[in-house]
Amino acid sequence: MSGTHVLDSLLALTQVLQADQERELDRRGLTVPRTHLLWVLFHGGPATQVQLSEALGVTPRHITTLVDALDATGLARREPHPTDRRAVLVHLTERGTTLMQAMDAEHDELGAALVAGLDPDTVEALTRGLDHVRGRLEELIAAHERAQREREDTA
Amino acid sequence: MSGTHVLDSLLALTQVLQADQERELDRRGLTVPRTHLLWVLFHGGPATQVQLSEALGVTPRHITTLVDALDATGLARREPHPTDRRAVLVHLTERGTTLMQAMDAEHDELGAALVAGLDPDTVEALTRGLDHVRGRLEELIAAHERAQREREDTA
DNA sequence: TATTGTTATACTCTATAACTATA
DNA sequence: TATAGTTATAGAGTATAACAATA
Repeated sequence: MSGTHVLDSLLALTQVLQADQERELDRRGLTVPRTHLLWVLFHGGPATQVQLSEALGVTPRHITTLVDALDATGLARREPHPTDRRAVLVHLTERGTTLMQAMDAEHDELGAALVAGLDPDTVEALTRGLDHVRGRLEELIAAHERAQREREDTA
Repeated sequence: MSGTHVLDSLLALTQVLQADQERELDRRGLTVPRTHLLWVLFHGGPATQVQLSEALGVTPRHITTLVDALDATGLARREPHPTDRRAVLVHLTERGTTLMQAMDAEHDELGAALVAGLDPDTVEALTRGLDHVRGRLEELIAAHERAQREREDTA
């Protein structure tokens, strides 16, 4: 039963965290997928749309739409690929870079603020607990998928 | 710096948890908002659409769409409100009830499986840590909103 | 006059399929 | 022939505004 308590605490926290994130993005006129794309460019440098589609796990078609929106708001731009005339390189504008730097800083501040008032040992234990739970979840998912595949092979 | 680690562990876990949830819902032909609506009916009993819109935090118009979809898949139905002829009461069908019972059981199983291998003290500490972090986050949000309002009042 | 739900319209996320230009 | 990106189309989440029926 205490297992359910951990999961419920986790889901409750997740929900608050997400609502906060959406508010912050909204304030800046951003959406989650658009920000994710900006983040990939910020940490990985200019990329083709196919590369972006792999990084975000969405279709190339959807990347077209996302880049269109980021271009319209002046956060990213397409430029011709230097060697492949079919492709484009998407890169952050100066405004896009500044924005991502600000968001990165906010992320660090939030991380620090969330554990204020906890002693280092507790923080350490919390991180380890979370990683343990994530490991367990990934194992469960893998086992689940294996079972699924075997069922399909039998049928 | 270790604050950021907690936040990052948390976000990583959140992402895996969410991906898993979406896969499970997809397997059953459900979506997150529709499931949320079913959950509200399961735990709160029949409700008018206005009540549902308050519970889910979406517009009454959107509830119309969600209930249409759940009606089409036989999970919920509209019935006339006994005393208010403007309103309808949305209720789960038998299939909807059975589905929610199954999902509730799966939730409990998952909660137990996630902490398998951790000793009770660690589980206890983890729950307390998560609740502490959520409390901190809610304080931060409240303070942020207070500051926002003051800024608006000044302007 | 206020409330319940719906029609009309629009934006965003997301997908598949068909197509163009280039490799 | 395969790959990069776009046009066309569609379903789902979400919103606002205008409107009907009823309170």
